[in-house]
Amino acid sequence: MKIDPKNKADLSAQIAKAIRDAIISGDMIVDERLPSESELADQFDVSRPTVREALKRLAAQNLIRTQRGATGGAFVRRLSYDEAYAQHITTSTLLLSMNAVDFETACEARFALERACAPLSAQRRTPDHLATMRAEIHRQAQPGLSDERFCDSDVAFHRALVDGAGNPVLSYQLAGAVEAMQPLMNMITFTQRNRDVIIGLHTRIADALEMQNGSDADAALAELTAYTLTLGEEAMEARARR
Amino acid sequence: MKIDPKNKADLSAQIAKAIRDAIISGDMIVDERLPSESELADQFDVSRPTVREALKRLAAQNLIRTQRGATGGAFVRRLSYDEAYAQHITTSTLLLSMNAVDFETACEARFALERACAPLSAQRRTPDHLATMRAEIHRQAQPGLSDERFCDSDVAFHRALVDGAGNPVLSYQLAGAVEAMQPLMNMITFTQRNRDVIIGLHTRIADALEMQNGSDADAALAELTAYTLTLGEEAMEARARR
DNA sequence: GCGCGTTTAATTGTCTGACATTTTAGTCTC
DNA sequence: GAGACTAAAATGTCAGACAATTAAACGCGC
Repeated sequence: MKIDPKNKADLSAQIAKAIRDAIISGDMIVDERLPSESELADQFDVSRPTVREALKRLAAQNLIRTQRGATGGAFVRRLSYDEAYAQHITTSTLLLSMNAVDFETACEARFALERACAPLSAQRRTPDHLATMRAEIHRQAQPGLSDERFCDSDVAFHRALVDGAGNPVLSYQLAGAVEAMQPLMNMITFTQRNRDVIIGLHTRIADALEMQNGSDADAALAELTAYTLTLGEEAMEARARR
Repeated sequence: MKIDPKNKADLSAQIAKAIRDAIISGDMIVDERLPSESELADQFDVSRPTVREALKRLAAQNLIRTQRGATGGAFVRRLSYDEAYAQHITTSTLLLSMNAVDFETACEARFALERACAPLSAQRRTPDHLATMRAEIHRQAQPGLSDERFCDSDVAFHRALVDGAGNPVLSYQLAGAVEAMQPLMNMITFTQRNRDVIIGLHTRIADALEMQNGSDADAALAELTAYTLTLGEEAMEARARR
């Protein structure tokens, strides 16, 4: 765990990188205690505030946790599933919104991945998943529902579909694709006619999963893909005209 | 952008959260300059080092960049595709390694997602992608190749497959699933017989993509999934016996 | 010897003040 | 008017100090 003493720029970044590498490479195991801030300051030959800034960088990435008191210090942290999930969504959302990925690309990716889950979900979905999907379909049919709430419910429906596959890694990876699309979906105005079509397809998907019919679920998802793409195009055109 | 003055704990974390929310919600746009550290310190009524720690947290997440000098300061940063890609791989790898996801789950997720790319890749793969795949197949057949290098080549082959779909969002999401599996794959000892089978399937996949035959590529991927699962099981058993 | 309260030491969290470094903008001179 | 110089503003770093927190060590009575 060394740093380049000649390069005076970004000392705290260098220190953070050195420690991060030690953690990622497995040199430091979960719950292992890092040296105290003063010790690190001595090791790297910098001041304590500089070490602190480095540690904050690692804390921001959920790589370490700190604890005050006599037996306190910085500890290598086990990255929890929920944190990784949240982090993935944040990163994906920022990537899509800041890099202006076009709707078509994001939509294609999302549905391609979802269709990968459909056969597994048809096999393994529990009654819980089906109940969630039915509940969300019901919510989507409520009159006077705002576009934003409709999108929320749409995401919840699809999350249930994905979770139905019973594979947390799949759910984790999909979260980025599904949730990150929400800002893009929110630009669409859903007419009652649009909603009816979507709700119809959602119902077909839920029915197919209940019957454990993977290929029918896949077909309905394919239709939903095409329909969502059409809606997206219209919204983009309307936006361009404005 | 306010913080709770009563809660004295984790001031820097609170400040970081306040600023992060402002960025994510879109209140601050790309390249917008944040107030200077002294100004932020006044605003939040804390000292400059505390503000600095908060800014370091944001810098660690690639949300801001800082620039020294008269017109310097902290600026909202455009998250680049490459950074998001790298970040996603890091998070996914840590999640898989630290949470001891079993091989079967990770493998299933990886190949399910890859199969989602196959039809698109069959349509759109360029000669470049095909050339990369052929080159990696050739590399995999080289005698005396270490297991680790074989895995590297395997990942490169599959990355070419995924990239062939021509959808950066898809490539981004898949990266987490494919690359993060590498540590798990590295626990497998590939005999010559194993390699021959895998190379055969890779060749079938490359052939299918070259012929733009998506369903054949899918079928080969399905076989590869099953075969990899078998190898993984054997490796896990060998590991357990040891 | 044992249980309980107290002290004490170690560690992080924060503050104050200072200086170094970097970059730009303005100013002054020729 | 062009170029060199200077000043200012901002981040980067440092030193030292104190507060807050926590757990272990200690001492005391029983």
